Amino acid sequence: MSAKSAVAIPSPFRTREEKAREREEKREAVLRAAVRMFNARGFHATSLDDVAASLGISKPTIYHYLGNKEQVLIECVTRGLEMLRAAADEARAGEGNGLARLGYFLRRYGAVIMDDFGACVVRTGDECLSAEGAILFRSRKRDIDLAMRGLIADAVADGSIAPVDVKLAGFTLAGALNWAARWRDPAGALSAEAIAAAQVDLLIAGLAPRG
Amino acid sequence: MSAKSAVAIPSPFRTREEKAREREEKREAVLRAAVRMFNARGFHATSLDDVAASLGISKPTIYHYLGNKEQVLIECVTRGLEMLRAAADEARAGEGNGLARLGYFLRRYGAVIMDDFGACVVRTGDECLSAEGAILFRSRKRDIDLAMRGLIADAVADGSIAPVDVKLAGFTLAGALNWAARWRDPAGALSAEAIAAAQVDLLIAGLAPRG
DNA sequence: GGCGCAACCTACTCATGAGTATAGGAGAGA
DNA sequence: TCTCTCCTATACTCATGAGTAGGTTGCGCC
Repeated sequence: MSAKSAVAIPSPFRTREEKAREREEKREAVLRAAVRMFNARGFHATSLDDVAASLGISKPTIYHYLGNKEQVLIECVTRGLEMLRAAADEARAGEGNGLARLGYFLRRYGAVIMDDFGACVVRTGDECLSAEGAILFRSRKRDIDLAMRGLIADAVADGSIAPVDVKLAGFTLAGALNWAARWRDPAGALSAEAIAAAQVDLLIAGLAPRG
Repeated sequence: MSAKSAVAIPSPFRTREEKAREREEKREAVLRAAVRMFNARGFHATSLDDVAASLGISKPTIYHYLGNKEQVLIECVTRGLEMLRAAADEARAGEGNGLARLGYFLRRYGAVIMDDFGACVVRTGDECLSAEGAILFRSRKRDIDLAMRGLIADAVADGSIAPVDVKLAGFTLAGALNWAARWRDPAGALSAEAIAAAQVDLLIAGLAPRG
C-alpha cells in the first residue's frame, strides 16, 4: 500500500497514517495506565502526576492527549459501558429462547466487569464526576439496566425462566456479577469467562437442591 | 438511681453520668452525619468541614471527639461490620437446617447493608485507609466472608442446598446483596428487610422455572 | 532557509482540605 | 474568688494535586 513494500528497512520517517496511529496508541496507553490506577487506588486518590510517572512522561502530556482528569475517567467508563452495550446488542440479536439469550448476556457481562474498563464502571461513583458527567454516566448505565431488564422480561414471557420481579432480578443479578470486579484476582487461575460462567450457572439454578 | 426521682424539674445541672452520655450522643451524631456524607459523596470527596457544617459545629469539635478523618471512617465501618458479625453469630446459633440458618443470615445481611453503616462497609475501598487501617479492615471483612462460607458449607453438608462451590457462592451472594447499598432508595416504598427477603428468595430459587 | 505545527517538558499558580495553635467561656470544686 | 478541666470557635499552617504558561525540539512543507 506504500513504498515500504520490497526491501523494507524500517524507516524512522513516519507517514501521516503512522503518526495518527501512534498518537492513538499513546492515548490508549494513557487510558490503560489511568484505569489501572483508578481501579487500584480510587479516582480521587490517584493523581495525574502518578499516572504520568508510571508511563515515564509528565502531566502536561496527559493534558495534551486528554483534556482533563474527568475526561480521562469518562473515556475509561465509556469504554466499559460500550462493551456492556455490545454484549446486550449481541444477546438481543442472538438465537435461542429467552433464557439462552439472557444467559449469554450475563456471561459476557460478567467477563466485561472483570476487565479493567468494565471494573471502572462499577468502581466509579457518580460523585467522581461533574454534574453533567454524572447525568451522562447515569443515563448510560440506565441503558444497560434496561437492556438487562428487557432480556429478563423476554425470558419470563416465553416461560424459559420463572416469573420473577424484573427490576429486582436485574439489580440482584447485576450486583452478583459486579462484585467480582472487587474480589477477583487477575493473577488467579480461572479466567474471567470461567468465573462468569460459574456464577451464571449458580444464579440460574439457585441454591436450592436440584431435582 | 439519683436525686431526680420525685418532683423532677429538668435540671440544667448535669451529673457525671449525664455528661458522659451527652458526650457519647454527640460522638454518635458526628458519626451519623459523617457516614451519610461518606455514602453520598464518597470519603475523599467529603471534607470534615462539610460534616461539621451539617451539624452546625466547627471542624476542631470533630477532632475533639474523634481523632482524625480516618478514625471517623474506621468507626463507621466498624459499626457496620459489627452488625454483620452479630447477624452471623445469631444465624450460627439459630435453629433449623443449614438452609434455614443461611437464609436467616442472608436476610439480615441484606438489611444491614442497606443501613447507613452497613452501606459504608461496601462503599469504602481499602484505598481510603492507611496501611494499618486497611489490614484491619480487610481482616474484619474476611471474618464475615468466612462466616458466610461456613454457613454455606453447613447447608451443603446437610443437603439442604445443592453442592455448590462454597467460595464462589459466597462472593456471588454477597455481591448480589451488597449492590443494594448502591441502588436502593431509602425513601422508596419497600423496607430494607422486604427487599432483602425478596432477593434471598430469588437467590435460593434461582431463575430457572420452578417445578 | 524559514514557517508552522505537534509533542513534550520545566516550573509555575492556585484552591482545597487535613490538621493545629491558641484563646475564651462555663461548670465544679477548693 | 481562683483555678482546673472540658468544650468549642477563630484563624492559622502546610501539603497535595489540578490545571496552565511558556519554552524547546524536531519534523514536514513552502
